[in-house]
Amino acid sequence: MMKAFTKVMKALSDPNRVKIVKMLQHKAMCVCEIREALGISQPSASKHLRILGEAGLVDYRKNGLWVNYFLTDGGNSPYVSSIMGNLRHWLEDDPDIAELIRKLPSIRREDICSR
Amino acid sequence: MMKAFTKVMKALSDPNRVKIVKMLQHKAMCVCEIREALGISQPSASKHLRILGEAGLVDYRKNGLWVNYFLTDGGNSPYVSSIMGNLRHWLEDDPDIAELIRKLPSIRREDICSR
DNA sequence: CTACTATATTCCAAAAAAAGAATTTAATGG
DNA sequence: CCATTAAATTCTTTTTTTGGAATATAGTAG
Repeated sequence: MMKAFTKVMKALSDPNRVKIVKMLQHKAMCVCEIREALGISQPSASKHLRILGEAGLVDYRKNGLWVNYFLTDGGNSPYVSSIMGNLRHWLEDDPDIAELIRKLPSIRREDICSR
Repeated sequence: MMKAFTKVMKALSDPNRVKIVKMLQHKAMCVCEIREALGISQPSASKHLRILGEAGLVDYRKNGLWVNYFLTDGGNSPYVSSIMGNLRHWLEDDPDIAELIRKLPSIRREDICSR
């Protein structure tokens, strides 16, 4: 209850995790794409995704070696569904977010992985 | 922008701070009342209030030696007004919150301070 | 089975957050 | 000015969080 709420708040209290959420609003992404987009290490990206997952904000589906992360609909949590709804328009004007979304199309796993 | 948002999220990622917000929904409170209600030290209460204040969730008005803290209407922040609106009904059923609110009337500065 | 690769986990160091004791500040009353 | 008191700040310790290097896991291809 309280814990579920603070978990969502904590998940969204880190800029990189908020950026991940904003990117996932545009397309499902694998870890290496997220890692590349944010300029962080692979373990770091992986851990951020775990925190977002445990808060109920994202889920994933495995596809071969890739793991596709996507936003949940927040179906079973009023906190998640409300905040995620708002986050669809919040921060759209943030310069970092705007830049991140702008270059999103150029970040494709085929170009990034296997290196 | 991003920073303002994560500040609000971080402010609400701590259970004691969420409890403070829930209490302030019922009445404005001074530091010693909050300290007593949560069973924490005076400096700790004071610091939590500062964090809530810097996030734009609470404000205060001095009244003699007392400092009365109250919730803002979140007027200049969409994040604050939205979340604070939701928090009026969220967590009402949380056992800790319910208990805290139940004993709120018995916490009065006249009985607490000057000790 | 072996080689390869995307992701997860472990481990460790650095940074940030939290808590209380002690101190300082600010408002009041004499 | 002095004493008193509520709250803020400082200081220090403990805990939590973050980030990356190294390692382990799991899926795929041969």
